[in-house]
Amino acid sequence: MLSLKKYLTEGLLQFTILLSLIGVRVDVDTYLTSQLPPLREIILGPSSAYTQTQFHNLRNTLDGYGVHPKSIDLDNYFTARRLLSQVRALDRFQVPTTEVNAWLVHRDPEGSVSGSQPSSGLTLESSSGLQDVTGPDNGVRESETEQGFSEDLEDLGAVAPPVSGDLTKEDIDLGAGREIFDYSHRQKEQDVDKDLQDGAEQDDTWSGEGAEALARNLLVDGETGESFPAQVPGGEDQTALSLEECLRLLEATCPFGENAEFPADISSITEAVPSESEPPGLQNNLLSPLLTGTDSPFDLEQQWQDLMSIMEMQAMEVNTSTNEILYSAPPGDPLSTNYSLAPNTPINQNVSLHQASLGGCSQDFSLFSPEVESLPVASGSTLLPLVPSNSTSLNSTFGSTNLAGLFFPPQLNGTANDTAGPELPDPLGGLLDEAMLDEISLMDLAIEEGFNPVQASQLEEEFDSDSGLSLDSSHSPSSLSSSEGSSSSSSSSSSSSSSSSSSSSSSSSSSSASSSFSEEGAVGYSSDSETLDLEEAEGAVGYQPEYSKFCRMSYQDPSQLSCLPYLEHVGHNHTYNMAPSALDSADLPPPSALKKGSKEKQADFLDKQMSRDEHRARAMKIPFTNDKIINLPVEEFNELLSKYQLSEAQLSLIRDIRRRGKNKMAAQNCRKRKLDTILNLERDVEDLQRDKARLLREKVEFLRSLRQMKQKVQSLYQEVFGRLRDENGRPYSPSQYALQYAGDGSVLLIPRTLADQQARRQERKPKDRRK
DNA sequence: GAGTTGTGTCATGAC
DNA sequence: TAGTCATGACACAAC
Repeated sequence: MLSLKKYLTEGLLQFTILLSLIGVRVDVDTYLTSQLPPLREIILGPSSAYTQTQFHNLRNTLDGYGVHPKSIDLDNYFTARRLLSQVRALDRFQVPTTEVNAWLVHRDPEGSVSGSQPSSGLTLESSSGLQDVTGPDNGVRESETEQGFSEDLEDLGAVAPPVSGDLTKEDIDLGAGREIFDYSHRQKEQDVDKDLQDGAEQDDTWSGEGAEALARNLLVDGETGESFPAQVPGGEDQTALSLEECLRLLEATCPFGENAEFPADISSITEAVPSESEPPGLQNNLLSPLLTGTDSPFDLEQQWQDLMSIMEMQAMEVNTSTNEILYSAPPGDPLSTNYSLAPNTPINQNVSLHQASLGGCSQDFSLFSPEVESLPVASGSTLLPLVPSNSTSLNSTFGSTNLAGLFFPPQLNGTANDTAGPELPDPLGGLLDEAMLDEISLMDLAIEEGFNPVQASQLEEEFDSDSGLSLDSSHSPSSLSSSEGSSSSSSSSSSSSSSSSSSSSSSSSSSSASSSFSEEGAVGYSSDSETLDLEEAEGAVGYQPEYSKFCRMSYQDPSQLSCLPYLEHVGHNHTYNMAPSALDSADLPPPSALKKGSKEKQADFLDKQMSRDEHRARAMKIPFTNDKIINLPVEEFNELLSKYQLSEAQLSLIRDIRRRGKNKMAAQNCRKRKLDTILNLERDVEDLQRDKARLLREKVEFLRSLRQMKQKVQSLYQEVFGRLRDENGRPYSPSQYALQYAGDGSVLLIPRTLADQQARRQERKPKDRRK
């Protein structure tokens, strides 16, 4: 007894650790709670005995978390539990977050976890059916017949193919219980399941109606319906888990697709079952794009390792390069969210502590497309469909897929007495290759094109920086207009965007200019800090494009510059990268110098700063300022012209000044817009590159999860197939038989030759579609 | 002295 | 149709 306890406890722990390592959630509580009195008794001591369990007894206990108190087959039990757990994990498309999961195994006081388990377990009773197919001459099984197959079976009262009904001679005893094929029986069990699911106490699993139904099952011959005293004809296989049992486990524990409709057709699932006689190429065809075909595990593993290495490199790059930036960024920084990596933290070091609770199979989404093409079974084939009464089956999740091809790497496939089959091309190989290429390209992009989170963040900082180009307009139109408006209003070179404002500003500036300057060519500003008291003699020219240019481009505070006409000598502003303070100190001459200057010097200075048009206007004795000429509205401008008797030359010059002035401002605006466009495009490119990197990471994670699922499915196939027994209790040879997953959700054991034919047929379909 | 950059100007088309 | 705006192209000056 002590050794048994040790066996159980150690086994549980190892099993739990193993499952946790492969990402399967498991609740050890279920082994210890009252759901499982026998085990508890075993562990705790009293009344159980370790006797070899008859298979059909065990079968009905697995799903209900029950083992008969006096017939506990621990191996089968744990095997079934493992299958159950793995299957439950299958319907979760887990995107591995590369976490280190620490499982806290504890006893759930409320049994909340186990509350979901009896339901799933009990659904086993109504889940699957089995049909024997051995010969190639049993006709085509159509979807209609498949759908009504359970009824047919019920009518027949025995296992028989829906069409031929003559399989009794060739039936393969898979250990399938008759209840599998008995629709009404399954209905009853389903009712029991529903009752139990609706909140029935789990402890009553074995004592309630369901238990009675199960007991009835045990007394009926699986194939003929003949009653027998709970003794399986093939009694030597008592320790073996039947195909039916496994498939019921599969179906019952994977509620995905409960509402799913089965595709009408069957797709072979047998391709990848190792076949000694088949050439490698023949087995690849029926595999779905997702799960078909398996590379040699080494190749796949190698690809995966390569891919992961690339990802790690990328992660390292991100980590190392973004330490300073990403984590100095304020919360909400898009970069921080995009590259949510802790400094110096590898991607896969998130540690989470999970409660070891076994959730139900309610899962997130189904991996596989439900639309699967029908694959009519070749005429004459005899099938052994395992027809579930409900639609919850692997098929709803995996589609019509060649389970063998998907599940079995040739090396892994297998029962002991079969050699490995040919290697199959891994459908993931292409994806992996593509992902790898994408990753590589991403790396290249990061290296060559500066696609780098660091640079991106730096660029964003540049965008936000005041030290760069005069990008006041690069962020928002509001900022643009505000800065521009301030500069233009202060500079009397108003923006062309608002004629009214420009008109007012020009009039005010011109008035100030006319009041402040006495000499021609004076700029249109008034400054209290200066002693300029120039009288406007012949009509000062108030247009100061240079000044407006400077104010716009220097990105300085307009309030500081609006009264500094002497800065107009800065014809080109090449100080974009200089801080405003530097600009102030560098460009502003000492005020004392101005005060020292005489009026003449100042006049010369201002004269030098006049534009060509201003000189021309002064030479032509134009009686009003260029500012007015340029910025007045057409009506006011014409009105102004009418007030003066102007020669044709003067009028022509005025019109040219106006045209050039407007064009000049238009050119400035145009350039500014162009620059803004370029900057915005650059920012968009950065955003897109970040999105691309994120999507690539997600893709890799999905592929990783897919691979894990594939491995689990492979192992499940191996488990199921390896436990199939014929009427003599001998295992089936993978070289002769294969499991095929039908479109209606049933699982068939078919001859390999037939599976190969279907594989070829299905291989042609995608090609035809492409054509 | 050549290249770069900012600016002004012209020509042109669109509205 | 004239006025205005946008923009490409060119010239020029400053760096």
